[in-house]
Amino acid sequence: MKRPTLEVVAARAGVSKSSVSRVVNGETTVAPEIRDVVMQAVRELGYVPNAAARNLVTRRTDAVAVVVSDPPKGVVSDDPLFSTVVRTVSRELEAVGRRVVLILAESDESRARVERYVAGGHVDGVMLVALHGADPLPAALARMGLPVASFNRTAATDVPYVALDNAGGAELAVRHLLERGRRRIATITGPLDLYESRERLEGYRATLRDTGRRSIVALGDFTRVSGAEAMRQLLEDDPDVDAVFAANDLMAIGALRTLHQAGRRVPDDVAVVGFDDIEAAAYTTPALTSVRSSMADQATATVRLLLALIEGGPRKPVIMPNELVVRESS
Amino acid sequence: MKRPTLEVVAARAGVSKSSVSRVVNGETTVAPEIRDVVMQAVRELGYVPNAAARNLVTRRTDAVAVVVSDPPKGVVSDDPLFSTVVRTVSRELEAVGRRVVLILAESDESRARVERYVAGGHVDGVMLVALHGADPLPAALARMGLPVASFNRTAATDVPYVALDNAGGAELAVRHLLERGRRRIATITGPLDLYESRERLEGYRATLRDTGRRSIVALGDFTRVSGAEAMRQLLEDDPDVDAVFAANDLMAIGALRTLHQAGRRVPDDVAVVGFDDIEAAAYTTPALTSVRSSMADQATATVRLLLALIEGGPRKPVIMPNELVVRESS
DNA sequence: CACCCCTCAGGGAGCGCTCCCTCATCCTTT
DNA sequence: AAAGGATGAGGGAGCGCTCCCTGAGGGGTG
Repeated sequence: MKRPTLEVVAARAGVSKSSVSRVVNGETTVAPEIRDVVMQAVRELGYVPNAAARNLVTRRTDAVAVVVSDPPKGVVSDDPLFSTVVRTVSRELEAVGRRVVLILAESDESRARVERYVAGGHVDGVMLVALHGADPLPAALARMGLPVASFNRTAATDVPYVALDNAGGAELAVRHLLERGRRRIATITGPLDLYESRERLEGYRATLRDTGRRSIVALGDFTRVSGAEAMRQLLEDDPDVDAVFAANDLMAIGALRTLHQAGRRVPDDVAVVGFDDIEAAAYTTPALTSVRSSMADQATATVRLLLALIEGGPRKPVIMPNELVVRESS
Repeated sequence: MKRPTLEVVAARAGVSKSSVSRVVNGETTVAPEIRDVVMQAVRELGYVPNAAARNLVTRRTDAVAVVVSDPPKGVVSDDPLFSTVVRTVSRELEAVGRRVVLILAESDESRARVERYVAGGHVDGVMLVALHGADPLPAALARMGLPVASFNRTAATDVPYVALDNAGGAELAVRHLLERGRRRIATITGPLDLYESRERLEGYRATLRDTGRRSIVALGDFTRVSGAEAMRQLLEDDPDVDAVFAANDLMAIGALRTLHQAGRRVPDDVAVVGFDDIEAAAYTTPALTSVRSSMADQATATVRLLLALIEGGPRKPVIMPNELVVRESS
C-alpha cells in the first residue's frame, strides 16, 4: 500500500527526479517526449505528490483556513449564514485548487489554538467569519503578517473586509415602511458588538430621524428566539407599534411567530421587514419582505479578496449593494 | 519572520534535538529539569512544530477530511443538515486536536479530486456526508484502505455508518396521524436514491399496509420548493387527503405554504408531520409536529465512529433512536 | 570554422522533523 | 566490589520534494 515517490516515477520513466518534478509542476522547459514518458509513468503508477514534502520545501500549502469565530449560542444550528458562507467559500476555493481547513473558534481556548495553528504556517491565508467587535483574533492574525480577509467588518482596522451597505439596507426597509403609511416603526437589532448590527440600527435611526419620528428599539441576537422575545417586549412597551424592521430574517421569523400568537395580523396590524432575504423568508406565513443581500456573493467576494491578498494585492475593503424584496408581510 | 526550528530551540536550551522532540511530543522519558529548560526555550522563541516536516516522517496528519458529497441543487443554502453536521463535526474533532479539511464533492470532477486528495495521504480518515445511493465515492474510498465513516447509510456495504431508525420514525409519524383519526394519509418522499428516503417511505407504507389503507405518494427532494410542489400535486391527485407525512421538515414547510395558499386549514383540514425536528419547525405557522432525530447526536456518533476506526476499532454501524414531537400542525 | 550563447536534463543539497541506535551514567544485585 | 541492567540523552539517517547549479548539446554568428 506504499505510495510511489518522485524517484520511483523517475526510474520508471528513465529520467531524473528533476524532470519528473518539472513535468508534475507544469513547467514549460521540458521536451515533449520527456513530458509524455513521465506522464505515462505517473499514470501507470498512480503517482500523487506528497504535499507534506512539497510544503516542507516550498513553504506554500495551497490551503486556506476558514475561521468561524462565534460563540456556540445554543441551538442556532441552522443559521443560514453559516452554511451559505462555508459552502460558497469551499466551492470557490476548490475551483482554484485550494484546500479549506475549517476552524470553529468558539472559546478563548480554541481561539488560542487558531493562533498557534496559523502561526505554524499551515495555511497560506485566513478568512474570518462572523466576529463580534471585540474579538482579538483579527488583529492577532493580521499581526503575524499572513494574508487575512474578513467576511464583514471587524474592529481591527487593518484587516481588509467585504461588507454590505448595512445602513443603506436599513434605510431601504424603513423608507418602504414609511411609504406604506406606517407611523410607529420599531426595530429589533442584532448583537450590538457586531458592526453590521450597529450599522443597521444606525441606518434605521437616521432614516426615522429625518422624518422627525422617534426610534423604538428592542435588542436581539440574530436568533429566532431572540426575535420572538424582542417582539413580545415591543408589544408590551408600545402596543400601538404598526411596523417592525428586524435586523435579520431569523429574528423577523421569530417576530412573526409572536405576532401570530398575540393575534396581530401581518401586515394589516403590524408590517414586518427582515434583512438578508434567506430562503426561508419566502416560506413564512405571510411571506417576508426583506432586504436582499446575497451572502453568497459576499462570500465569493471575500474569497476573491483573500486570494488577491495572497498574490500580494491591495488591502482595500469591498462594499456590496443590496435591494428590497417586497412580499406579503409589509 | 522566520519561525524557529527544533534545532534552534535545542541550541537555546542547551540540549539535543532529540530531547526537544521528546518534550514537545510529551514523552515521559525525559528528566524534569530538561523538560523545564526546553519548555522555557519553546515559550521564549514561540516555537510551533512544522506539521509538514512531522507529517513527512510520521505519516500521520492529525487531519480528517469531511466530504460533503451532494449536488449543488440550487439555493438550498440554508439546509440545516449541512450546518448542524459540519458544525458538530468540527467541534468534536477540534476537541481531540484534529483538523477538519472540508471538501464539497458536487461534481464528478471534484469527486475525482477528492479521491486523489485522499489517496495522497493528506488525512488520517474520511467522514462522508449526504450521499446518494449510487455515489461511487464511498466504495472508492473504502478500497484505498483508509478509515471511512459515513453519516447515513450508503450503497457501499463495507463502509461503516451511523444512521437513524428511519422506518421506525416514519411509523411513529403515521401511527400518530392514525390516532388523530386521519383517514387519507399521504407522504412526500425525499430523493429515492437516498437510503433514508427509501426507509422512511417503507416505514410509511408498512404502517399503512397494516391498517389496510393505501399509500398516497408524492416525490420530493428534501427542499422546501419540492415540498410545496409535491403538496400541490397531492391536492390535485386526491383532494380529500387529510394528512401528510413529509420525509423532512423543509418539505413539510413547503407543504404548509401550499396548504395555506390553497386555503386549507392546518391541522383542521390537513394535518402535517415532518421529520428531523429542525429549529425552524417550532417557528412555522402552525408549529410543526415532527419526528425528532438529533442530527447533532448523529454527527457526533459518526465522528466517534471514525475516530474509533482510525484507532483500529471494529467496523460496525450505529443506529440512532428517534421520538415524535407533537406541536400544532397535527 | 571557431566561438559563444542558449536551452534543457541531471545531480544533489537541504527543508524540519522523528526515531532508531549508541552510549554514558547510575542503580541493583549477588 | 564487580557486573549487569535500567534509564535517559545525543547522533544521525532519512522521509519526498524543490530548486539551484552544473554541464551537455545544438544552433547562430562573425
